Amino acid sequence: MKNWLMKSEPDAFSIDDLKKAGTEPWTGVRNYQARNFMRQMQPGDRVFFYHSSTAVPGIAGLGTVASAPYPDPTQFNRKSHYFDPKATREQPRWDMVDVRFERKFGNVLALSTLKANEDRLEGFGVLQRGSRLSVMPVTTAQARELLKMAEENDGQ
DNA sequence: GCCAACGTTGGC
DNA sequence: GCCAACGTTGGC
Repeated sequence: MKNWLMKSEPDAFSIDDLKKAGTEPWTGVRNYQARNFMRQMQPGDRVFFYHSSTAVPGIAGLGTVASAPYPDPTQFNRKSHYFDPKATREQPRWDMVDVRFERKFGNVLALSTLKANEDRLEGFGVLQRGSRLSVMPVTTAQARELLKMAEENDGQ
């Protein structure tokens, strides 16, 4: 099982929205590096759900990859904001997975907390300079620390 | 709203 | 292939 971090702006789609939806198709990723990571995903992989562009950015909870990668249908939809005129059904450009809600942290594991514990998270993507990727791999060691930090952060 | 960092586009 | 211009991301 691999671990991943996926970003979302909570104004657009939050951990609460994922909880309500149960499972959500993760449409709209239009960055090749992020797409390539999604292509490596397998059902059962763990997802750290990150809230970006918000008052308290950070990891809000956990999800699970709930499908194999498949073509993002919004790339074919002229009316979609994510329409890509260069994509065809024969040769899709953009892939995605479904993500299922797992649990919401009691408290958001804030970016400021992650930064304060940088020594426990060597090489963690979110803390790398200039990192803007919306989908990133998380190592097993980082995942273990993040889960521990989430527990500490929730006062357990 | 600002701005640094980065990706993409397109002229040459 | 270079690189300026432009667009986007995302913290602050």
